[in-house]
Amino acid sequence: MLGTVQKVGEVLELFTREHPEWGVSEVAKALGIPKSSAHALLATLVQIGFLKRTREGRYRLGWRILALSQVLLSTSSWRMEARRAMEELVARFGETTHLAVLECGRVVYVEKLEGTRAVRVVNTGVGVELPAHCSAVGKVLLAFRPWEEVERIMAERGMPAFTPNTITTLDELRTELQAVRERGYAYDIEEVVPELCCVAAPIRDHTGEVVAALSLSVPFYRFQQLKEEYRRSVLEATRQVSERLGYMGEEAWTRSRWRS
Amino acid sequence: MLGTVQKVGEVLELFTREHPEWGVSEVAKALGIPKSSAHALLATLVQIGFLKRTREGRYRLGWRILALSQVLLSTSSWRMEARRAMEELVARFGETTHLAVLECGRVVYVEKLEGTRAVRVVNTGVGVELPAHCSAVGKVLLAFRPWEEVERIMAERGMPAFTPNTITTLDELRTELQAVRERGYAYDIEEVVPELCCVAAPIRDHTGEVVAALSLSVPFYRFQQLKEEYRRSVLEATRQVSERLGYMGEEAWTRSRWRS
DNA sequence: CCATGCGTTCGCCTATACGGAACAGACTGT
DNA sequence: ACAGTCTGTTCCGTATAGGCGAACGCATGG
Repeated sequence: MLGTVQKVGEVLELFTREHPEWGVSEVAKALGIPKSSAHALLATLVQIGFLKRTREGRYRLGWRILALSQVLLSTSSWRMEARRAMEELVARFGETTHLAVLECGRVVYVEKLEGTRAVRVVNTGVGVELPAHCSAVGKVLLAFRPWEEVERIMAERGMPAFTPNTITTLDELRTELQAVRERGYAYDIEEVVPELCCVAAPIRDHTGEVVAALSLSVPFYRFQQLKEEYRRSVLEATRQVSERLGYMGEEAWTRSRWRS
Repeated sequence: MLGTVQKVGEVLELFTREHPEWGVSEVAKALGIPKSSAHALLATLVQIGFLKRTREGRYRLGWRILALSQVLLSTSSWRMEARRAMEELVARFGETTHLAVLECGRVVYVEKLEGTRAVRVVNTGVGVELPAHCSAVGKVLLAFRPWEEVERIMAERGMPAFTPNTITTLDELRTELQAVRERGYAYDIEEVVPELCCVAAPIRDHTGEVVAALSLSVPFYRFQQLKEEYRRSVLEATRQVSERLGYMGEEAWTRSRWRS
């Protein structure tokens, strides 16, 4: 709708971990707009605190972003509920757990609890974005979205292969998501990072909508032995959290759907 | 400059911990703009992932914010350096330490390390915004800014009293900041929260500019005994971090300034 | 059953942001 | 020392994009 605001989104999209600092000309080239337009845009973003000018006249993300993210994290009801279940999982297995959401085609970790074992998964943190087509949480979140949306997201973000196990075609993805939807959980067996496996299951709110996915991340060699137990525990945890959020359970939910 | 982008800043400012959810009409009233304009603005912000629509048609902050904050946190060089010094402080005293910056008149925690003692300061987290005119970090950060900027910030944000000790007038603040600038550190003796004291000192980068403030937060009853030692340790820590960032030290810096 | 609130849509009109060109300063390699 | 080429910044006319008010559909509730 509002073109100028969309530009804001595009500009901020440029600032990544790999390229955290940009100049006016660079931004202008990247977005295909005149330097003067880019200049006005960046200057205004500095004014509202989203960007910060370095002394050399270049631009970085501003700390205002942090303040906003704090408001976000402290006002999400289901995040607190999920945290309790995650603590129990960590206490039981000593493995790292994650909570993730899907928004605007991005899968983002919104909570993490690191495991307690000497060898554990540590490559992640709150706010980290990860691929939707191969991570366990990503597949869970996609599975409960309309297929057209999934197609659109894949068209936008692509399906890069990270390991030989990564799904890279839409056909494979469709059958995988179908399976995830029926089973109610998803695996990631070395599809994103070698030696790393995950199980994930959906968390639903009182309306039955999938609002987040909870996962357990385990090194490959340990995952093999206890795969079934990990799966059961994650499913149990997500069932508990969903119930606390007012979800009535699969049967009750489908029943009430029939009635309406 | 760009009016539309400024509106974005104003809108996002509305979403606070106390009032995290807004409707179109509410936003329109709060900003003094027509409903239709507010609608267009909110709809676009949803599109770029900064806001999220609830099922009831209201609006909340979107998870895109989190992804951006992650980029921000993982690309700040001096934050890593400061963290090491903070770890040493925690190891020594077992008290909570904070790292804060000033941007757009806001003081925001960008790093926190919780203490290890049974009774410790825990009321805070990364991204939390706090008052500039009474917190120790706030006073340090203000002290090294031009007085006109300080006046502007106070006019914008006000000087509310949180305890009987809070500074509430510009005159008091000016003399306090003058003292902080000369001493090179600031105290907060129950000025923000009763029973809570802090010492803070500035971190400078290679150009001599104050980029952040580091503080130690201690319960009042313990602070009394070791006040001097806390102060010395914080000053030592910030001196180390500043040096690692290429700061030449007060004397060298003023000397090089004379030459130019 | 009307009154009042909500979020949303439509289209006119003008304010506004776009974009080309020109400017000032910092490097760089002759 | 000096042209050449990068920066970031300023200016200003024009056309387009966004602000605005009115009308819409839908709840809710007295």
